[in-house]
Order: sequence, then C-alpha cells, then structure tokens
Amino acid sequence: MLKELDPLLHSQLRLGVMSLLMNAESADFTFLKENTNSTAGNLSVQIDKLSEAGYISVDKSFNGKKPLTTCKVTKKGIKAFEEYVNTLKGYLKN
Amino acid sequence: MLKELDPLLHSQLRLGVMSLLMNAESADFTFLKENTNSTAGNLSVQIDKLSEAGYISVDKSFNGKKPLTTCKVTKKGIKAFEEYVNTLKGYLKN
DNA sequence: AAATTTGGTTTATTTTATAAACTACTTTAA
DNA sequence: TTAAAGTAGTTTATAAAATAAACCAAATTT
Repeated sequence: MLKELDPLLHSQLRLGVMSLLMNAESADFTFLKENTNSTAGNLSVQIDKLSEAGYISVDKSFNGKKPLTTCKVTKKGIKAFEEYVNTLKGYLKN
Repeated sequence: MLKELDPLLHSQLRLGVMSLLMNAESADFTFLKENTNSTAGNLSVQIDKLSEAGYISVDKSFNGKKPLTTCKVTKKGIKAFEEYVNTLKGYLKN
C-alpha cells in the first residue's frame, strides 16, 4: 500500500521552494522567484502556506529602501521534507 | 533553475497508479483502488486521464459476469515516468 | 425478496494553483 | 520635476484539479 504524500510538499512550486531552501542558508523572494520560474503572486501565496505550516520562517525587512523577504527552512520543514522524500521513494523504486 | 514536473504525473493518485503499473505486467481496477487507497470515483477519473494521455492502456472486459477493468503502462507511459523521476531528482538531491 | 456487495461512472463540490490586477515605493531619464 | 518604467511584493479573481457524493446495473447474501 502506497503511503500518503504530504500535500503541503506535493506541489511543484512549494516543493521547489523547499528544495532550494534545503540547499541554502536562506534565500530571498527574488532568488526563489527566478529559480522556480514562478510568478510573484503564486510564489507569495505558496510562501505563506509553507510559513503557516511552520516549514519555513519568513523575515520581511528592507534592503536600503527596497522590501526584502528572506526565507529559511525550519527544523520542522527539514523533517517534513525528509519524510516526503522517503515516502516518495516508495513510489519511485523499481 | 528547477525544471517543470509533468503535471500529469505530479498527482499523488496518478503517480501511484503509474508506480504500481511500472511494477506489474498489468493491474485491475480493484487492485489499484486497494493499493492506492483511493475512492472508486477518483480512481475512475484519473485512470481516464492517464489513458487519454496515452500513458496507460485500459481494457474493459468481463470476469464471468462482473466487469473487469485492466490497466497496463504503455511505452509512452514508461518514458514519461522515467523522465518525471529524473526531473524530480533535481528537486531532491542534497 | 429485501438488503448488501461489487465494480464501476457521472456529477457536484471543494481545494489548489495560477493569473491578473493592484499597491507602494524607487530609479531613470527627458 | 515629473512622467515612465522597474522592483518587490500582496490581494483578488479565475481556471484547473482532486475529491466526494450520488448514482447505476448486476450479483450475492440473509
């Protein structure tokens, strides 16, 4: 029997954001937008969802006079990502 | 830059169906329903989509007097699944 | 013979993803 | 100095997808 895939992570854009954050100390909105090839609107919504789930922390500051949104994966997020990958392996093996 | 994940395969249920079919010569509706833990309605719809995409072939026959829907993955489906797995690796590595 | 089960399909509803429109401020350049 | 364009987003509306509920037809069980 195949196990359930965490629906919060089983979304291309949210998975992409998490993937990028797993490989970086932190990443800002623009970096995530460029590397996931998403629109700002979609990214904004999905960042909120990950943040509300406690998978990432979001810091909104200013870079000089420009707004700067910086994201970081949390411990909970790392755990969820790893569990997702393990579950996914059940779908991919063979 | 992260690549796009085939939206036809990036669905828990369709991916589960494809995964099961990649590991079996063929599988019937009931087997797929039990092993994906899905409802019949949802499974029916998703089988149609995979079939319309040419990723699986569907044979509707009778087992005595009971309807029997049997699915098999096609060459196109195998290729798509393999590509999906490769793309996904870009999201999971590290 | 009424109720339940099997093996589905169809239709309706909910959820999710995406796009479009908008906000607020900054920089460029005429 | 002010109009145009760019940056960095958010909010709202729409489209698409997943899921659930209702249904059908035949078979089996009680």
